[in-house]
Amino acid sequence: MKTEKISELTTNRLSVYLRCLNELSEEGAKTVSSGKLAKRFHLNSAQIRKDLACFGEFGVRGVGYYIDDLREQITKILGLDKDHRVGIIGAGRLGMALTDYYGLTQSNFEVVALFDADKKKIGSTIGGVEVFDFKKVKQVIKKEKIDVAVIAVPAEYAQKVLEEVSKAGIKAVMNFAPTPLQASSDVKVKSIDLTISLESLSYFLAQP
Amino acid sequence: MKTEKISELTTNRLSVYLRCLNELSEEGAKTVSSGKLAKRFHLNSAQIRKDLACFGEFGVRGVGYYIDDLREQITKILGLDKDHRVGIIGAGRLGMALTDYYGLTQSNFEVVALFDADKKKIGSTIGGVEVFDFKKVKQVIKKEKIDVAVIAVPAEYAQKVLEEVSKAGIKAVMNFAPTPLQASSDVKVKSIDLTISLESLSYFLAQP
DNA sequence: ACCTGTGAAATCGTTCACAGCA
DNA sequence: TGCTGTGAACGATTTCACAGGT
Repeated sequence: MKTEKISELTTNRLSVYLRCLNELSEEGAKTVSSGKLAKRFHLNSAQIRKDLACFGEFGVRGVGYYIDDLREQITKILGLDKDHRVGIIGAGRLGMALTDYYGLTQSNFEVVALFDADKKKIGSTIGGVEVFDFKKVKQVIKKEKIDVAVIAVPAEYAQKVLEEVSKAGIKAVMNFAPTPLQASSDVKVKSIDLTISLESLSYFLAQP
Repeated sequence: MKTEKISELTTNRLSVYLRCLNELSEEGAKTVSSGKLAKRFHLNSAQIRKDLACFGEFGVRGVGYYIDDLREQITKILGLDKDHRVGIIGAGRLGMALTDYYGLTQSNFEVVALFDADKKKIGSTIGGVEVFDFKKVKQVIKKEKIDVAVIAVPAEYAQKVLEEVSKAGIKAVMNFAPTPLQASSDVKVKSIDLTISLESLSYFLAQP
């Protein structure tokens, strides 16, 4: 068991392992070895063992891992045994699509509020979720106990939005605006930049 | 000038540099040093120089880089001097949102077709883009000269979709389905996995 | 025989520090 | 003096390889 800082690469992979285990569990398997997991899901077995070893000794030598037990452990490690309440800032197409996306997915993330500055949108509901005035973001976050914010506004407003939700006590933010954001160190920002991804594909296509 | 393989991290940063240069250019600046760029956009100056050095010697000692010249160079390197035609598979909320997103963004990526298996959707248009029967994906890709595919279908269909578009000659794929995909080595797949990102935020929130 | 957990080695990426040019 | 381009140092991550447990 490592006590060092856990890399984000490791936590990302934990998500992947959990998915793999869910699949195996549905097939009725009881145990699995890191080698089998690696082969089937195209991972590296040493890496699986190392990642898991950061959090404890979950395996049994000669046997492997008990699937349901390991699922439970990873669920706890990732904090997926607790529900999260999500607020999406920006009720444009992307915000709406994300609202629906998480509405459909059965997960422990629930979208409970949308925010926008556009008077025409405020008060309407999308997939059962109300659109609030962004000016009221702080009070709604408190009232609805929102703990995850999703930024789906144009790039030029993103930093301002981040500052407002931070002031309201949000510690976890997912950013879709194509711009880097400055956050204080106790706020975690994950950025998903579609432009960078597309341009990276373009680079690949441009190679001779 | 390096002749080694270029890391994806480098090409991703090239996108970022290009954005920064566009911003500076709009402000009327003519030249910029790696140090200035680094300070202003919170990057590392040595890394900027190293990244650029992979592709040539674009700078002038004692001066820095000529902004418009460097913009042109990076544009060429990333293949952004050529237009790309995008087909989105899956005309659900996400596919629709992405269609609009790229429709609004003025870029060299144009969404020219949507695909779905749902008879009710086939034939309709979203933001001026027609929804085609997925069975016709190969012929539409050829006819419309589509070179980038976006997978926005449920996870269980994603691998099948990838195989079909690969057969149609697509070499660049952006995948939004929360599942890893197997592609032949001449096809570039970029996956954006919202579930992994959210679960990683959940891990952060779960830390004491 | 099989499999975990883990040091050691290899690989990959970032940052430093400076020679050399304008 | 100011700045680039780059070898060298450093740090992070992945993979190997094997001791040790079942």
